[in-house]
Amino acid sequence: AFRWRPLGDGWFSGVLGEYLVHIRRTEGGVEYRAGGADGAVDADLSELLCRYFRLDTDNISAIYDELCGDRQVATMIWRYRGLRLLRQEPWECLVSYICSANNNIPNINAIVEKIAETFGQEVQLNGDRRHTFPPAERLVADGAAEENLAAMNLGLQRAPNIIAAARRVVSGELGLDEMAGRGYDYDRVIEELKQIHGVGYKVADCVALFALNETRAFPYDLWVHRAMTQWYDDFPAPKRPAPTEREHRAIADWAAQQFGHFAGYANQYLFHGRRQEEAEAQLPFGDKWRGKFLAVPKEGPRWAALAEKYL
DNA sequence: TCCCAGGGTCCAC
DNA sequence: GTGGACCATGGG
Repeated sequence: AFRWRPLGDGWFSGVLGEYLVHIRRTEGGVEYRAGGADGAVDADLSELLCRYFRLDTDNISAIYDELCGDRQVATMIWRYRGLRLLRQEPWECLVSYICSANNNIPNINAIVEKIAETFGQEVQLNGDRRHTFPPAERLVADGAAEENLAAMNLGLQRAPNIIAAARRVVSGELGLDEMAGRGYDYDRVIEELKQIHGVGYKVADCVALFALNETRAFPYDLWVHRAMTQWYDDFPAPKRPAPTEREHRAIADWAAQQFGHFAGYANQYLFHGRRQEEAEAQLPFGDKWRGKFLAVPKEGPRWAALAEKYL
């Protein structure tokens, strides 16, 4: 997800649907505040948050039990226990990952935020001002909206691809919300998503996994490619980081065989583990580490000082 | 100045 | 079906 910002002191700021949410962990739970167009609102978001964090359907202990048969994933679960898949909003997720192609995470964050700022509704909370993510209808409401989006220098045909996707959503040709329900198996979801210009296997897998309840999807990006080729001898590695259709099939089958129905959870632990390993390798506390720091630090005063300064 | 980023499309073989 | 060029932008 590309719209969470650290606020310090353990708090994070994000926009969920109509609400600006501030949330942080407490002992044995979380605490949160919500804001709307006119500032703080006294709304019970427990249902929304349970949905978003997949607390409603995914029994994390059962998932761990199933995945810990794999030694590498077991190690990552031990290190990063608590890392969860989210259930994001399909439209925002689709647009975000259309923007992710051949792009880096900070820049994707900036692009998605910019789209929200330009077309979304302002929501605020305790001086924090953010914007809701615009529905597809908003982006094709008039010619001006399309021109504005096209003028935002998103690069790589992203703007026209987003507009084209929005048109298909508005026309009903692309029923993203229906695809999250029954009647769609994994193969059909991927097939439908790939009809969209700018959506290949990787983007389709991300949307399927992060928004459409397809927990067996196994998005294959650069970091997962590095993880799999380095950590698994019997993995059917593609020649290039971007698999062909045949290779994608082989990878999906292997992942289903190796990890089962929750392959997507294994994917995220491997993704995070490989990125984290890279980040820590760059951390001999010189000047070079700045900006390479990718996740929550270890314990210790030195780490705490770094976190205080840069997170 | 060069390289890389949570890839995808197009087109010649 | 596959391998390559090309895509556009920002940061290191």
